[in-house]
Amino acid sequence: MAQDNVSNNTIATKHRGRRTSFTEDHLKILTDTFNKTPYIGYASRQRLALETNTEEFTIQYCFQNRRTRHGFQKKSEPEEHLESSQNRDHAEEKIQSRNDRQPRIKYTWSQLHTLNKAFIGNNYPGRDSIEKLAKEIGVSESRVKVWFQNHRSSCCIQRKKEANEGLEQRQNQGQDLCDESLEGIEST
DNA sequence: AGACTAACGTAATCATCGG
DNA sequence: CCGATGATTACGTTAGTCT
Repeated sequence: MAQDNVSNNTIATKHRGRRTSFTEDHLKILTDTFNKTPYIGYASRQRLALETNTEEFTIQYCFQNRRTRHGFQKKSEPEEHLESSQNRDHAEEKIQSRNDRQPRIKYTWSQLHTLNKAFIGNNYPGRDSIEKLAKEIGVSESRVKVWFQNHRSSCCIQRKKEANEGLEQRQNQGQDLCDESLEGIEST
């Protein structure tokens, strides 16, 4: 479902670059850490990235995928149905990891200007573009990825909002204008 | 207090790599 | 070729900052 838009929209995903292949030692470090704490904060991600000679975002993918594949916190299952003692521990870890978030960036006007310009050109930048942008504005690639994620999302919400407002206006104005106003909604 | 938005969560899926 | 799993997405939530 989520992928419908994506496949229509982008070629960027066709160029995912090389996938990381962890050595046995690194895999052991990751597995041990995951078994102890499936939810880790920013500091731990950075430390693990250093230890395994990868990027902080790679560690994030690794833990995200493991949580999903180990059946952590399935939406369909209420928490009390999971193994209780383990689950309580993970809840604490989750809170702990939340308290250890990456510090929030305050983008400058010129950084935002650069990001917006790039976004207008391409909503789904590939690796090279992300790398270039990150260098240009002086933040990490993962922050650029997150900015694009959030920006796509907020643009989508904005469009829906505008479409709804247009609909309300039309309803207020009466039914006769039906055909013309439809075009207006689609162009915004 | 509420709006805005960076950071982060899950679930679904794509794509690459090794057997 | 196929299974395992790293990488990416949409969408929802949490929390910091500003007005």
